[in-house]
Amino acid sequence: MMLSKSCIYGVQAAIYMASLPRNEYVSIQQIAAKLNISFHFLTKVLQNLTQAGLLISYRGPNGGVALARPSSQISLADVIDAIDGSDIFKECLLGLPGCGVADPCPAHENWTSMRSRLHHLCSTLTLEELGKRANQLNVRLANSRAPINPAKLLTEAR
Amino acid sequence: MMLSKSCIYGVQAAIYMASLPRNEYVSIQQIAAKLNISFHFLTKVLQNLTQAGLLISYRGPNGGVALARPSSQISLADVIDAIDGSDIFKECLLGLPGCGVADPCPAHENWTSMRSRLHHLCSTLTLEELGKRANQLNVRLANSRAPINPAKLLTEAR
DNA sequence: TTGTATTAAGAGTGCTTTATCTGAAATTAT
DNA sequence: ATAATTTCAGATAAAGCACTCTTAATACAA
Ligand code: SF4
Ligand code: SF4
Repeated sequence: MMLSKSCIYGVQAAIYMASLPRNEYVSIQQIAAKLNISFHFLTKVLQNLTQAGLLISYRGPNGGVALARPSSQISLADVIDAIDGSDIFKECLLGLPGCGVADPCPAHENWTSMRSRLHHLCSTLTLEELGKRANQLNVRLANSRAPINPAKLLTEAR
Repeated sequence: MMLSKSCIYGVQAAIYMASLPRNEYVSIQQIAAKLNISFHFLTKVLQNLTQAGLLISYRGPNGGVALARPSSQISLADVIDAIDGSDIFKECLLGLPGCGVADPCPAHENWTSMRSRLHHLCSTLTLEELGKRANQLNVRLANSRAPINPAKLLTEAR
């Protein structure tokens, strides 16, 4: 898998928060329930994001986490970076240490061009945009199936 | 890491074999020594490749493994597929199961275009080409530094 | 002040991957 | 035959990752 499980959960949670109408504190418990993720595990993942300054947190009743900046100013790459690190964008296809132009391996050219494209994509994809799309119909965010749509259920039942 | 360690070793070994002047049996021990990989582990990895029909093997003295087809007819994707499976080319960025157009998640469009580009790259990159490039100077293949070049050593010693 | 809700921090468990090791089977050379 | 060389197959050990659980710290509300 490209991204670690932790990272995937973090991205999902970030998108979920960005998809909400207003940016206010949401309890991790609620996010975990919505996304079908273990609460304890998600807690640990989101701690990374708050420590990276992407989220702000507030303890106590009515507390939770919220985006530290407007969703238009947080990129997908920011979130990935905070959890998995930026290795994906720097790393070699063949996983060799010390990749560089000075000492390349055979696939270097092809891979670096690919890699920079990926980096550009993730850097320009903002949570705002992802959140918007998540709000559209038929768009899935969590691991489990989306909440059942009764109408769809009827047509598919047969 | 994008590819598993096993897969990286397999790719390295495949490129090494393709870089040889003629396609004849090479002992795994020799490959492992060249690439600085544990012999026993590489053995297990290459077994996958022979079982997938990419290599042919021969036991006994002067035996070893060799490319089953001309290097121009084996793609990087073939090797990856045989060891890690084709998940990388099918898998979602967010690692959700059952990815498809019918039930996409927010990053779908961006990611699938990226992914197909990757697939195309790996499918068209042949071992022949990789082997050729590996034969050029200053091109690294193994994990460790390349075999020491005495001349270079002198200039760098100081 | 007391109780409750919430994140923070970190220890602990189980599973998957990575790596090592041992013995067996096949093939050649002497 | 016998010995040497090599892949094949499977058991075992070590390491890393994903996940769980427990306890503490913080803030609000009654
Ligand atoms: S091909 Fe390029 S990115 Fe890959 S290991 Fe070689 S130098 Fe690094
Ligand atoms: S974005 Fe596309 S590839 Fe990724 S999980 Fe969603 S449907 Fe699958």
